[in-house]
Amino acid sequence: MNIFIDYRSRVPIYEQIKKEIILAVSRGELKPEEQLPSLRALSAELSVNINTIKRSFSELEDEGIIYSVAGKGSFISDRAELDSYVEASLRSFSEAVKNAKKLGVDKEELATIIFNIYGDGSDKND
Amino acid sequence: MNIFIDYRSRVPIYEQIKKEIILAVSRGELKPEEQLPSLRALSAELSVNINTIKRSFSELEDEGIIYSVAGKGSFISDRAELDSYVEASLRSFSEAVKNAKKLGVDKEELATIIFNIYGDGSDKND
DNA sequence: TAACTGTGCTATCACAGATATTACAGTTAT
DNA sequence: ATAACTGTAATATCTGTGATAGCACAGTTA
Repeated sequence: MNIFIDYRSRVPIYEQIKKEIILAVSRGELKPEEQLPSLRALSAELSVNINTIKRSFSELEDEGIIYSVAGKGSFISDRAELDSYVEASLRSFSEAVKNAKKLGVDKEELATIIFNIYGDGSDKND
Repeated sequence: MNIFIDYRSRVPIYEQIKKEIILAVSRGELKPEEQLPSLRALSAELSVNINTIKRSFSELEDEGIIYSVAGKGSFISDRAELDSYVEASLRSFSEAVKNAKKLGVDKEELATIIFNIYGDGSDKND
């Protein structure tokens, strides 16, 4: 599943897992109806307690990203809507911009950072 | 001191206080050698325990923003360097940009947000 | 001396995250 | 039916952190 947990982060593990899955769906790596690893398998793979995995999955289910069936497994939802995550991302982006502005950062500096991360228009990543 | 605490926020109170003071210094509202409210005064004004205020001040002192003298009070440091805070702000900005990119947000959309927050070049705030 | 300052320490409480364990119920293949 | 998987649920425990309360002590100032 290519999920990396940063134990030093203040972000809870269950949220890190949620985010990784959401991003995988966003990238198209996880497609609708595709089966996720079982709770116990992911628990073993990540060395994270099954209850923590369960929490991630339960919240993702509440948010309509996945659905789970007892006895079968967990699957990517047919129409996994990511709009709310994009909105949340834009909100935190806005907060970051406001904070930088308050600290006197020039807007051109922010533009440059975006330019560097997105690339010059070609297909470079990260 | 014009410090507003959001008790619903997940950001600890002592960090909110730190941030407010740092931003006040950044805005020039708090000038070098200017005295801060006493621990007990701020504690009473904000209805926050003195230990919590103390933690904010201690960390700010560790970070070179303020200095405290027993019996006298706490003061803005002579050369309060905010560079590390600007760097931290830019780091979190970068994270926000990367996250938005991963979610497929167009870079022009981010540029628009910056444009709206910074204004069109005139002097509007927030 | 009195009234302020900051400092230090201990103790307590509440909450959240994470873990461990056990048990139960649904699905699938043999 | 059985075995081996799935998810679900509940309880208990441990831990770290944030926040509070209270006390004592030391430096400063008028």
